[in-house]
Amino acid sequence: MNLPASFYARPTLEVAEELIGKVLVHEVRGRRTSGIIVETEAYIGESDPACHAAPGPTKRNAPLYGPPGRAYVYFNYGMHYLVNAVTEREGSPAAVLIRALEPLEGVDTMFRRRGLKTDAGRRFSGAAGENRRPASVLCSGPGNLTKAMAINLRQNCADLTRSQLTIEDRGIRPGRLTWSSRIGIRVGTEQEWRCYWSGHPSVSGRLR
DNA sequence: CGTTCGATGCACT
DNA sequence: GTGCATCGAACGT
Repeated sequence: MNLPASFYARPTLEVAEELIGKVLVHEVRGRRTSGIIVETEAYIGESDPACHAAPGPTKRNAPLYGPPGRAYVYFNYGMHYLVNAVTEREGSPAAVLIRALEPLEGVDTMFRRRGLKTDAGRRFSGAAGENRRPASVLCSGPGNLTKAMAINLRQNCADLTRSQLTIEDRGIRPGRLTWSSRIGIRVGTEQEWRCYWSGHPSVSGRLR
């Protein structure tokens, strides 16, 4: 069942923690892909220098100032889309970046969209250059998961409680959680606002 | 193992 | 013109 808007209308760190174990679902042309959220990051307010709201309201960051429970999608580094869930309340710009998923449904579709070959049920053993990967890393990293799930600017501002892009509670109980500093930013690194499922193979980066 | 660096487009100053 | 909430190949050790 879909998470209600009230789930998102809370302090962002709470939402970042409780999104671990929930399921991100995207349905496009009747094709469904989904994955268990295993890694998130919180971006909180204009006083957070790493948050896109730091410069104040702009055309790009407008969704952050809108109601909670919507998607904030943006294009980064000329080639990646990143997806967030807007939190808190209208006029209070904050969001949770979804950084990694454990693939659940539509794994074949994810392989195709990533341009990778399936490992045919085997463990990762492909030679370099063969583009073989284990399914567990299909959605490791914020740019990888949007590519695997075909999330782009058309999903910006989508209502996560009732649209093609939703987050569901399927009663999955995550393992131990760890907080660390956020990845890939140059300012605001002192805050430990990255939350991940410890030891999960789909978590991005080196430290799992 | 580790680190560096190029690809690539757009919002913002 | 500058700088990204990235990724992965190509190096160095």
